[in-house]
Amino acid sequence: MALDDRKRMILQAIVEDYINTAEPVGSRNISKKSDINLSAATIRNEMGDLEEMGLLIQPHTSAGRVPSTGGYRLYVDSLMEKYEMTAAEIEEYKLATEAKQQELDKIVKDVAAAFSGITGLPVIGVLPSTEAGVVKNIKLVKIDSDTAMLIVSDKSGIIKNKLLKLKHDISDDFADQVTKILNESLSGLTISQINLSNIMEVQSVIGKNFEILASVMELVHQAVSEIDRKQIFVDGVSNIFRFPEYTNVEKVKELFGVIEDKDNLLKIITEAAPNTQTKVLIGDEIPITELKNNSIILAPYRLSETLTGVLGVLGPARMDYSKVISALEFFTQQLSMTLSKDFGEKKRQLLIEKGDE
Amino acid sequence: MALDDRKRMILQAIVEDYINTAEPVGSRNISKKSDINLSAATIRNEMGDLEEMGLLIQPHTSAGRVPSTGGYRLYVDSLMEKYEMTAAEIEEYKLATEAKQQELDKIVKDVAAAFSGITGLPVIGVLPSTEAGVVKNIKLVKIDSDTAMLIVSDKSGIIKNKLLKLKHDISDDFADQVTKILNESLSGLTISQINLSNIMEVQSVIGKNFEILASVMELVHQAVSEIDRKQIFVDGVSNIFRFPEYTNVEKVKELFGVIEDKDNLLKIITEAAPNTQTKVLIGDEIPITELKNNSIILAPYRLSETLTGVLGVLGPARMDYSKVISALEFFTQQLSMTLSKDFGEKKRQLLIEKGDE
DNA sequence: GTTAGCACTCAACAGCAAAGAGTGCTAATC
DNA sequence: GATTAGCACTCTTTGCTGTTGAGTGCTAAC
Repeated sequence: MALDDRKRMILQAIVEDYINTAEPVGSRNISKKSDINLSAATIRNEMGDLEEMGLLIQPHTSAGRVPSTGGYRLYVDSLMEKYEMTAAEIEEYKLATEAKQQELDKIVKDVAAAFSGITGLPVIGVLPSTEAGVVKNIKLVKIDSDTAMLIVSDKSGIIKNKLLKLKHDISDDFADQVTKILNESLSGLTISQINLSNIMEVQSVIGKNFEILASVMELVHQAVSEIDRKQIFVDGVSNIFRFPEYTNVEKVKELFGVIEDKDNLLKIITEAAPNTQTKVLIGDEIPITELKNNSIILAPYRLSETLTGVLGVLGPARMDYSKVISALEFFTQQLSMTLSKDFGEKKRQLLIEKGDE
Repeated sequence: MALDDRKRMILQAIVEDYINTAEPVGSRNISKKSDINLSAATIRNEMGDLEEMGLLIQPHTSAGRVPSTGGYRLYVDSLMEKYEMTAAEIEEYKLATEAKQQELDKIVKDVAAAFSGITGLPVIGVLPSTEAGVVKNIKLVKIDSDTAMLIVSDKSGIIKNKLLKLKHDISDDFADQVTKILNESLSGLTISQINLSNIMEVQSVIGKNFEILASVMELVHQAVSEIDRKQIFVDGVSNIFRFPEYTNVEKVKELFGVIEDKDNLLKIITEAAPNTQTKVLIGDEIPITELKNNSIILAPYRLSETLTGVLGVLGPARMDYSKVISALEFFTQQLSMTLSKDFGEKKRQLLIEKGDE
């Protein structure tokens, strides 16, 4: 059966009506729409066809129709119109994405929280894995007789730090010395390239204080590998209470179960995560059965060529894709601008050069 | 009316039955208990009396009775027996409270998460406000051309750090110099005593680079005041789904509303927070109307004489007070031991000395 | 090809009766 | 005088029933 323009138009009307009302859509309802001049009976025939094509689902005989995953997919891919943000929205979003913090993690989390507030949906964020970061500077700072801090900064401006519990007391000078050696041999490597063997190599450079150095280096290695860890966070979850699909506690519980299993969520998101484009996962396209009635929209933000993170939303499949996608892309773009310093400037320059051609 | 032993015994039986079953307790039910040899009719008379005394509530005429806030209060204050932990539990709790992290925040959060897992209840934690901490060491470390890190450690071992976005490039030497000056004039003060004027005083010590120094000091002041901020966190909230009192979404929503209003929660907890003893807030003793059917149990953990934090649980008023209190006290004790280094040692020494008398 | 009309389906809702848990009171019993 | 058996009464819970209404699919007319 062919999907002609009329069918597409009807499908679009059904999806949009369902997004607004959360109620199965009946033929009369669509027939009454000003831009569709067809009787309910005709619409009914078309709806029957659309159901046969797997784009609509009828919850029960005497109910209207609801979009299937396929229906939403078609809508998102080719029916939906791009949402044009109003000037007021742009102003609001700009204000919301202004960084009020210094640290990468906090900037991202702040922006994510603001995004959740604006869309009224739970948000998911993945902080850039630093493994791809290129070490610019490593510093070991003595703090206390048994404590030191390792500070690693990368080319794109990420700064991570980690406390080390020392087994021996060290002097400030010793820390400076270690700092110098670490920098000489590790800067320029990506963080994932730093492993115990090249840390230990460092060690052989100086012979004295071998034991102490060895234990410090062991700790440095540990710290670096912990710094490397990917992180996922979720915010604004209680937004789901706004939705009629969550008036049942069982559903809420299910969702919380999924959200609390951070490891699995991180795995799914990482696998699905887009490189450049926004990605929409609808219903059972999400490999978590509990989320078969939900959708996830993800978009990347970039700090540099290699360093990227992900921002996204999670909500009922019945969501305002067009508006949410616009907002998400605006937010990730702003976030990239805020976070990528060197990279961002380079890119802007490139754009200008291209514009000059 | 006098509260004789028999009434106390019956009240205890009712509270404990209700804690277990979550169902209003009837007279027959209590009469059947092996240690109470009274007919249902007698129990009924006593229950009538207990209700008149405001210790029990009857949801409706044909239902059993439920403890009132006052009933729980009496139970907690004088009926409940102290729960003796089994050896296996002690073992389990010890394992759960072992610190796997370095940083104060993470240790506390880890222990709190473990506590939530063990009690099956949402936990509340307040990190020690550092304002009472005595500055031991301040360090300004240059990281990048426009970034420096301020690291403040206090006598009891808390280490906090904060990034500063610099307006001028500074040298490592300059940072060292600032570090030296800061230490000379600020160490020994409590963090709350550090204010702009005594930071600025520092500034006048050296005349050169005045402008740069001024802007750095301004940032240092900002960083210190942010370091000072009290923090509250909540974990394991989805545990509430286990309770029949949360089968209604409205209730869940209400609870989430309360939990998400961190500022208010912090205020309430801080006001109620115990100095040394465990504190139990039951039902409408909590100044948040939405929590009138809940209880909060709080216990302090200590890093030093002045530095304390709070760990607690939040759950339905119908909770196993005896067991939860035992566990909470064990957890906060372990946490204090882990966190208080100097203080802990001193205290232990004192105990030993006293033991020698 | 489109539409009016109509029989049919099914969830949702209100009303009602029966069941069951528990009470308070009275009168008998220890 | 305290305790208890017995009984009428109350009120929620549950299950059943009929009604309503939204929506469909099909047929026949336009």
